[in-house]
Amino acid sequence: MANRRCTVDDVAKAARVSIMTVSRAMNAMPGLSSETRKRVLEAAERLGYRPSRVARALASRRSSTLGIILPDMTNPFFAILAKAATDVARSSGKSVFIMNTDEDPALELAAIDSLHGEEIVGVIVVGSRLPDRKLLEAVSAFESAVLVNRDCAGPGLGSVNVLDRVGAAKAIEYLASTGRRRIGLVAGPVVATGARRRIAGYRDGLAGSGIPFDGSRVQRCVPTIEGGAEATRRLLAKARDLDSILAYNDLVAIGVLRALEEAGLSVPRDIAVIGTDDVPYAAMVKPALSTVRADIPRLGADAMTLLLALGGEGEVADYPPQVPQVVIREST
Amino acid sequence: MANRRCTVDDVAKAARVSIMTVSRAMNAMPGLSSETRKRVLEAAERLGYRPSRVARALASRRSSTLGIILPDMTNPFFAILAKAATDVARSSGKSVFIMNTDEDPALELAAIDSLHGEEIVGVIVVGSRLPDRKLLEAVSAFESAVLVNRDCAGPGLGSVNVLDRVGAAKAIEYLASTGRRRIGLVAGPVVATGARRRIAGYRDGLAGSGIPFDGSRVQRCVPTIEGGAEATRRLLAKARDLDSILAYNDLVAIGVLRALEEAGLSVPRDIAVIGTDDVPYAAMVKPALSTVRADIPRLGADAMTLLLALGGEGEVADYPPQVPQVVIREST
DNA sequence: CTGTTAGCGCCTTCAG
DNA sequence: CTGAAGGCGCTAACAG
Repeated sequence: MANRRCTVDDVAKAARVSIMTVSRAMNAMPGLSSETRKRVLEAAERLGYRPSRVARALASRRSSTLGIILPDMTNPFFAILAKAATDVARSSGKSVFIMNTDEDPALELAAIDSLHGEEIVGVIVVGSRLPDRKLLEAVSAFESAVLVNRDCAGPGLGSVNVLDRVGAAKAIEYLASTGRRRIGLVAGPVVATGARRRIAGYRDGLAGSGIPFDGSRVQRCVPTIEGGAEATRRLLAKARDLDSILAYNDLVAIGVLRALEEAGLSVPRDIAVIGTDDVPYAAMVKPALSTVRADIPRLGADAMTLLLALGGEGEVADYPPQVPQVVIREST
Repeated sequence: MANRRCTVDDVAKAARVSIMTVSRAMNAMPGLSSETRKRVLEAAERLGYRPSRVARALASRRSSTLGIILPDMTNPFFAILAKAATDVARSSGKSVFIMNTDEDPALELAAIDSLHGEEIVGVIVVGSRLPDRKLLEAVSAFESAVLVNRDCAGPGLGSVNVLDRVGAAKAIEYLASTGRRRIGLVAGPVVATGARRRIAGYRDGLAGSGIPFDGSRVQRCVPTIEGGAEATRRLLAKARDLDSILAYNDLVAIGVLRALEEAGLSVPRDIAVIGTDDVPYAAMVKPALSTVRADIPRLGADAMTLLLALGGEGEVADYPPQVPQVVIREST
């Protein structure tokens, strides 16, 4: 259905200038009489000229496309983050590839790899499931990169974080303050930094409340609703006496709620539940989920702003990690 | 942080062949002794060569990247659809740009436009908010395109649909069968084809149940949780006697639920509510949402398969529109 | 079976 | 202020 696209040459001919002049006009470069510039722009407009980003990227060796790699765009946390990030990118005239890894390290590596072929200048990796060495190696081929929620640094490598450890500790301390002592943790996938942080925060909170740590109260899980439900069933089997549960994220917490209901347990009477992130649905389930809130859009916007800055667009500022806040609703 | 990338020339030198041979080997083209092919592939592997998709796109005048344009990736319906579509694309070695339009026709046009510059071959437009003429014009510049949930056709233009009108009619008839007669509709954004289809289905259902149509029971809305809540408040103000509501989608339905709760109305006792789509959260809210289910992943996969087929990869099959099914839960 | 010659559409470098 | 040459990394079309 398409017909031949219009190129610089066409515009140059129409405006009776050289292609160089067209290029300069299109890129708003200095050194052009405003008269010629206007003539060129008009010709371009008239012909419906759209510069080929592909050719531009090849010739200038710097594309204007970026990448975001995330475990699962179907998870509202990642969707909201990615949207905020792409909004920032768009206002800088960049396009972005969003790639899902399905929580699979091999796919993650493949995704990063495939981005190399795109002549991409920068990439944001959210919640990487790769071991440090592999991640750093994969990411080092880009001009710039930003890691979200991942503790590892490198040259030209930015990072943006939520203090999940602090958040988890706060949640545990809150639970303890309401008299809960037998607190379980549905921890998420242990390959995720976020899971390790929450486990650490869980122990911090326990210690701070004078409650001994008991490994049988911790259960890893796939970070989905179903994963949360399943982990809860298993947790209930090995630790029957729990009076509360902290969940890896809100999706998992919803799964916890479901499993508890199936088991005939009442929330929060029998067991209190607290999630993490505060996605929009957290407030809508019954009982409304107490949770540890992070500012997800800001996280995404910060990540992209940093990436752009590392790529030379704007000042490289410091983005202090977010301190999550406990939000109390009905589930605790 | 990046160092110079390895090109065909490097591989050619290392394998002691011409760059053409490298190209042929990398693209698995016929006409190469398996011996040279092996040698080239090994050299490429050893050097960590990754072909530049950009250069390839420019030289061959057909990129391997596609686009998906959707109103809001933060809406689970679109997120799930896009994920399914990108999964299909990935298994064909394509990358995809996902662009949000924020429900804004102007942004939608800009998004489609910006895709032109990417030398993109095909695009999927989901739930376009553009008038037919503009949409067709914008989309006609691509080699192939697929419209999801949009009634308009053109040469080389595919489409994949859910029979929203039938779904809405089914919902109304179900409601009527349970004795509800004063049925409201929170209709969504009227610029969306989906909204018009649901209004038509609403009237069909009313007619089929012998209930007269009453315009004051229909309220348009922004298709978000908040939009649904707000529309419901307005609807309640002008039609106080409603005994049930059909919502544009599940997000809107959740908003309806919230507004009803605020108004002190009990669901389903005072008012029954039924959503549309059956996103994962529909079953998790309280009361669990009855809804009109569509197979969202299939919709996305079909759209991408069709797009690929239109682009010459595989047979162009027919994707019959989906007939949605009413799922009864607690809200009716 | 393999190599050579031309570009793809644009930007960079250097001349005018 | 403007233009002419050259090349980005790859593939198409021919040769050999």
